[in-house]
Amino acid sequence: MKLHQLRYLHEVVKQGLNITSAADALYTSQPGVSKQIQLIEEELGLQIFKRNGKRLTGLTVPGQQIVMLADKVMRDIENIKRVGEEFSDVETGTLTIATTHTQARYKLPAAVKAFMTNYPRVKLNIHQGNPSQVAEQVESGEADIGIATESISERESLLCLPCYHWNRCVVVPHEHPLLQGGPLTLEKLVNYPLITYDFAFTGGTLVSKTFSDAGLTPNVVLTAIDADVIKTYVTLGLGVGLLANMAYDADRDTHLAKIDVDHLFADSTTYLGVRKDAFLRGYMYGFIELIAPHFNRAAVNQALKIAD
Amino acid sequence: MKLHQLRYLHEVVKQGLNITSAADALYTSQPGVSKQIQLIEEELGLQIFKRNGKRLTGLTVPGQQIVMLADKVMRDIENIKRVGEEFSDVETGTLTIATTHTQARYKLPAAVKAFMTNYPRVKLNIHQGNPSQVAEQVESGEADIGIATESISERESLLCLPCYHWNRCVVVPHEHPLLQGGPLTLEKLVNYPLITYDFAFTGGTLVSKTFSDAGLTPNVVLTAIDADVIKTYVTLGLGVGLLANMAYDADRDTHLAKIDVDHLFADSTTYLGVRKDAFLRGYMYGFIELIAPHFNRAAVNQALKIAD
DNA sequence: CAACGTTACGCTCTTCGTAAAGATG
DNA sequence: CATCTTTACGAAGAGCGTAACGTTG
Repeated sequence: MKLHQLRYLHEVVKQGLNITSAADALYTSQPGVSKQIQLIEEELGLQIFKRNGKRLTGLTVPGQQIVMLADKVMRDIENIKRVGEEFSDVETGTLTIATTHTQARYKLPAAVKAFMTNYPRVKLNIHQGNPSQVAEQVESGEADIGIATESISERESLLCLPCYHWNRCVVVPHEHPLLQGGPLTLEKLVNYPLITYDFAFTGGTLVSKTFSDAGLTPNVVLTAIDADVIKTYVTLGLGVGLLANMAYDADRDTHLAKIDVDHLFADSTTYLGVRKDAFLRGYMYGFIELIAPHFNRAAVNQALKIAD
Repeated sequence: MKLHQLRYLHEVVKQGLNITSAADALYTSQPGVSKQIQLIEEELGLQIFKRNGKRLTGLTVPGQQIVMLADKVMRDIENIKRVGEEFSDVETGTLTIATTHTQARYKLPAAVKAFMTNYPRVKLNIHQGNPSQVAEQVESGEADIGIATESISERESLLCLPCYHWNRCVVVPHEHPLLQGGPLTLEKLVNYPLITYDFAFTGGTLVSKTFSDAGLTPNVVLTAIDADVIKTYVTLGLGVGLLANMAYDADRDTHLAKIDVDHLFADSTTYLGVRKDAFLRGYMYGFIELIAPHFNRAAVNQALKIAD
């Protein structure tokens, strides 16, 4: 058995059982991939893929287990390489952060700036996506660290560290009726068209739960992944914006008024997630500490150990 | 990076940093191993081994982590092969049990006989050793299943399932003074030379703790790993035997008298241990169920899942 | 017939084993 | 000087890419 064969296997599955595109992704020839798949099936004495004639149509039962194990092997190989990089050249490498727009735009800039100063030779990537995409990227190893509020803390394979708490605010154009008539209530809010994050109402998240617990159905007219987009449409008078407190900038958003809603929604916690089985480079610990100063290297290691 | 290189690495460490004996163990040439070690060190850009000139004297800090990960990879490769064997030929394979003499001699025979009938094409090995050797063999993958009372349940990497409870008995020659004068007490027992298992007094096990809690020091004159050896010396009048209840056979041990000591020592539990990260062959589930009927395949899988 | 997978074949690069040389204690 | 590791080199083998062929929908 060869590591190459496991890598090929992984890529074929990842590419939706398409050998040709797997070969492309691996920068090698298609017959080579085909051959190696055959060889490993022969060595193991079973079919990993279900086939219809020559087409791959699915994974067999043992195939599923083998692919799972192959993935595990490849993550560990990845970890070995990282150990190598870590010790041969401590300050060089790549850090990929997966996060949501709000975090990337309003919370990370300070940490990123400090990080780039501290580790000038580390290449930094920021992947943006909705919370479940963030979690998936960390799980699959595409990203080293994920930062998000929803869903990341539900993944078994991830260690999640609480970073900070935050709440939401409502933004409206100046002279909007909601600015008068005393404190805002959920009942008042549902009378107006709502513009908010597109994932705020998927899968029983805190916002949707708050409304439904109160027996109310908000009128969500527009959703976006992006606080700036939401604010833009609010400015155009298309509705009332509901977004993270930190996304309102009094200096810049002069054409919008902010209404606190801390009393309507419970605080949310933003988590930072890493794979439990990943080897963390020194600078990754550095980044984590920049975002969540209470998690220094020792604290993270302890959490990893306990979670293991 | 090649799987071969990781295997070589593992074996060199296992052979006490001796490349020559590693090469022997791997049935390959010594320069080949040497070369591959160099290659992987070069690829990772660091030294895995500390060297004094040409001699290997230890592992570097990154080396330790790399060896750890390499071991993990090799276990998963092993699991992949097992999946292959399991599905290509369900009833063929090897089962290696590590256990103590007492279990092998008095508890396993029934299960082993049934197993060999149910799975005639599976080759069965029984490794004997003291409880910590049993645990080590399972941890290292030399044995698939370990059965022992002490120490096996303390290993982090093993899943331990309780099999059955048992207690001890004292055996003496007929007409021994202990047979008269009412129920046996610890105080009486320490007046006589004691012959028992060699691991019964290592590392705070139940027997030694019972004596020390009572403020007594038994006079252990002879220890053995083997109940039959203990009984032999008791027959010779060299002392009083303390051994597992099941090791006394009224039909065969006619020259020895048995005294129950259930009231002196707490029950012990015999555990069955498997690696948490091992893929279990179908017949392994079968063997487990033969020994511990309450652990059928589903129950074991559930325990593995929870432990994970 | 377009997309995809397999077979065939020659080329290159890697690995392995033997033999010999260099270090270590 | 016995043990152990590294270097050197020729032979065997494995993987890769191109080209051609066979299937599937």
